[in-house]
Amino acid sequence: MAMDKTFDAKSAETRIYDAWETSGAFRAGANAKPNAESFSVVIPPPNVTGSLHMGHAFNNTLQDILVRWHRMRGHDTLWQPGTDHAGIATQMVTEREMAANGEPSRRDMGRDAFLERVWQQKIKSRGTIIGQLKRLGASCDWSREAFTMSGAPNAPEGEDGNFHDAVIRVFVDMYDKGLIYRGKRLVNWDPHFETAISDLEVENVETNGHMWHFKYPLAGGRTYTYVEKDEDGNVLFEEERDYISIATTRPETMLGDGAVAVHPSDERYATIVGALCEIPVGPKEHRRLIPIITDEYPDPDFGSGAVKITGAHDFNDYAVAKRGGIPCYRLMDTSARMRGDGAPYAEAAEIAMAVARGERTLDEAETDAVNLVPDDLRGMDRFEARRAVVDQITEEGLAVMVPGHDPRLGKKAAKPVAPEEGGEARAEELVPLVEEKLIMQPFGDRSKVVIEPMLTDQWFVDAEAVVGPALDAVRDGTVQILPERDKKVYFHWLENIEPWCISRQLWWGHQIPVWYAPNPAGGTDWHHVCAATEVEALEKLRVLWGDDAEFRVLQDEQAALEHFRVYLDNWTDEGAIRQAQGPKTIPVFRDPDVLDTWFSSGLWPIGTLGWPEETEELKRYFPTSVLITGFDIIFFWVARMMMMQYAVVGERPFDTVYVHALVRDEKGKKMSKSLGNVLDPLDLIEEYGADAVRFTLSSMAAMGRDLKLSKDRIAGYRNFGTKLWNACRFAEMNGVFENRTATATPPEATETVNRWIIGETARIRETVDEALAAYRFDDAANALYRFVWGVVCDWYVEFSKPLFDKDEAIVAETRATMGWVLDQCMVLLHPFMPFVTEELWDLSAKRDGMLVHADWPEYRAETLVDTAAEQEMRWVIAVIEGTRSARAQMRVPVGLYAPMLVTGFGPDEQAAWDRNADLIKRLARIESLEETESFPRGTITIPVGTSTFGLPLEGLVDIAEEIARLEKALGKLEKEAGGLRGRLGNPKFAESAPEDVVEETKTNLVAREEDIAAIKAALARLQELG
RNA sequence: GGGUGAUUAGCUCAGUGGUAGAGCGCUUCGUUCACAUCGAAGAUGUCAGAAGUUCGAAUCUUCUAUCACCCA
Repeated sequence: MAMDKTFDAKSAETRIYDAWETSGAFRAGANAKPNAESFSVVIPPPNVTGSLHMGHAFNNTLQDILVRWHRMRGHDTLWQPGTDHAGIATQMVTEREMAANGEPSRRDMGRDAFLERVWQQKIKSRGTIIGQLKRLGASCDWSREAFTMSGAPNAPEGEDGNFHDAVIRVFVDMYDKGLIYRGKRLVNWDPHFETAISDLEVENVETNGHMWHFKYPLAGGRTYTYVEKDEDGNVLFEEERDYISIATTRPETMLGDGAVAVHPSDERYATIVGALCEIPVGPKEHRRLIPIITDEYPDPDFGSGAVKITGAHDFNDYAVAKRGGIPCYRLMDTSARMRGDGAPYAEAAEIAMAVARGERTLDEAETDAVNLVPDDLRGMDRFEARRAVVDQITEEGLAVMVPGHDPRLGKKAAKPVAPEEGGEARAEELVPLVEEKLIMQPFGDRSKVVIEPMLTDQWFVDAEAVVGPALDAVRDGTVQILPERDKKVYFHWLENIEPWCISRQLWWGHQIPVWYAPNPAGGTDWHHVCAATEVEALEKLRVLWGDDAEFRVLQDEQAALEHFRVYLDNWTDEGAIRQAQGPKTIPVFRDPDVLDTWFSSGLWPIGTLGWPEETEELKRYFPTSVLITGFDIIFFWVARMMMMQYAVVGERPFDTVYVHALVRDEKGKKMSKSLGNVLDPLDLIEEYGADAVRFTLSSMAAMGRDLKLSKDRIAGYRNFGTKLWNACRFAEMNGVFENRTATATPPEATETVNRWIIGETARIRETVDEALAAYRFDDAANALYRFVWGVVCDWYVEFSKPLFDKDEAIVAETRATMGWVLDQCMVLLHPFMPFVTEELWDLSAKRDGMLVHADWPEYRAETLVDTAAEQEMRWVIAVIEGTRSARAQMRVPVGLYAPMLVTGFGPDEQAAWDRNADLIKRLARIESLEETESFPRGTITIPVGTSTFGLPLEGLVDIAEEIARLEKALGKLEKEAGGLRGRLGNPKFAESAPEDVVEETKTNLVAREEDIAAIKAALARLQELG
């Protein structure tokens, strides 16, 4: 059965993958030698509802290369797969699909029913990305597929596992150690999903915005002299003011201002620091006064140098407010509409005024209860409110006014009009100063709505307390980050770590294991206990409330409050009712929030291996060997895994992190759906085969460099697979695979050609191993490409052709050698191109097992390279290339077999010629060789080493053209020789350069000079004749 | 504004101090039985610019320019 002309990737890939999988080839420990060292990799879990994009394809190709390589080397190998529950994304996908199907909304169906619905979605989606990873050839141990929510209380049949237990246990442990706490902090709030999100899930995008300038009048009509000076202290501008000028891009937040801050060094405002000024919005009769304070934050050179401080709605302001004891008044509700709750504005403003005058203080909860949104703006969307605020201030005349042609107005600025055209009059017309400005605006990366900094109650990990070991491990080299420079990113982030907000106001996720009950000691706040289960939580509460207490676990806080209402006739205030002498049945409810997805995926290395159980896998495979991941989740994931494994099990999660770059389109643009430049890896696999896609990605995986992907490149590597295929087809036609006993040990060869290729093979094996050990995937792939195509196919296959016509012993030896060399190609290429190599492996011999479990070779160049054979073949190749080149340039007809002459033939050359005459003649199209003293007229000369070959082609050769050809060659040689001579002529070179470099330079120069002499001789002869 | 990186053939990129490279593209030629998803031959470079270190710099240092990304 003759082989087809090409490899049919489409039909073969699934068949081969199935064979691997059904044979258990990817199982943990498969193909491991006894007592082998272990090699383990956890997959960066893709979103369960996601689908494979180019980044995944790249990431998983690299992992698969390493995993297959180690598995073939007989290491105890595990590639642990799984998916991530991806809280916000999965909830979004599910809700979107529910809406499309006309199903009831999340809120209509309620939490339990919704969760059931999301699980359905998870089960339905899961297959997509897993199937796609299989298409790519990923050799994960699928029998161990993990999920970050496996074993959750509401998980359906078949979704068991203990990841949930691990997550909850870690939360409880960390809580008990004081590493997790609850608090009111400013967080990024996504008004669409109505949840906190991490600052890493916020995209800052430069957008067209405005900067409004407003006057905050000083209290009691106070005035001061406002002076601006230049660097030398000369007065540039001076006027009497009764206000301080403030610029803002978000006027609606003025309602929550707690102060105006100026830099302590700012002389312009020094006299009014400590004074009160008025927020120029809201009902005139209740207008609030706020203090002017100093803080390092305001930049005196930016705007007016004075900044309004709205602690509850801006991160910088929040820091200033904390430093200065300025109250933070929350203005918006969870959907970022202006608050509609609480007491009327007049009352709220009165309280705030008392605070500003220092007459009273508020605790956190009291502050949060104060709604400073004026009655007419309550319930309004934040952007509508912005317009309303601007209008009200402008109407009242408190906007900073400038001439209509002020350049700060941007496009709106009127062109100054010449006086004769009425310009003088126009100049007097003042308009509000509203600058058009590009401003950085935060958007939710999922919801795409503007993120609102919001003061809310959240759970936090005290990251600062657990970051130490994570930093030390990388500093002292316990954990290696590649490429090195990504360490900086890692350090920078961890050294400036902020508390990690881990609560999310979602339903899909690990519900926080905290229960609330009234505090037996009284007070307005719920008392909370943290426990792994409800039963344990109630036990803890019982300790507080006494053995006779009865608890009723209610659905939420609302229900718990309702409970009181039923029991108490004269329900007046929350504080009073939560007393020990209250109702006998104590209402309890669980924290409705879920954990940040990264909290659970941070436990991925131990969680997938069965922790907290002391499993066999945990012993064998933890810490894992390598983590391969994209640079975009160094903070998200790598840093968190480091912190969490150290915090939980006191051990590094992995030895090495290989951080890879981004796959871009061929123009270097980031692939994005909105740009429409996304290359779908599945389409590419469909078109070119998985091997070609994989090889392309590997060959471009230069460490730390983005790769720009083009289809041409993939097609080129598809052709590479075909090339190998056809080399095997040639072998098959020449009986290489007939009745064959394939052997892993290199054959004993006597023929120079065979001895040479065996040595070359040994070299490439070392190159590939070295490259892979250094994570130089591109070096490994490119070296293999050059070897298989450039050495095996271009030269060895050609050299072998005459050998197949020789006697039986030589044919047998050549068959054995070619069989072995091709086997080595398959073995070494297998991690990169698993499908075509597995197929060839099967076609080329009867084997004991599949290639996926073949032994990776360990032979060394040191023992297999035959220097003499190598030199001889180099000489042969030089003769062939020189002849071919001369012939092509002189337009000698391709098919013409020409007689060849040679001068200066030494005994070594003679011997080399004799041994290789057949193949040189065949490949250079030479009829015969004859030694001579001088060449006849019209001979093309080809210098090779000490001898010069000549093709006497009288009549076929244009003398002038031959002269031109030789002169060109001469020019090149002389330039090279000149450089070498210059170097050797410099005494300092001989002194300072290493000896082998000097030697090499000398040898090179001699070789050049030999060629130069030969060419000069030929030229002299031609010129004589011409 | 801070940080990181890049700038090498027409394009995409390798190249950590010692003769400037690869793939793709381009030109010419070629259907002899491994392969036209091929073969042979060929052209194309102020290694962004400037200064420095060195016997020697694409490579190390400094500055400049341009671009990209990350963070604020």
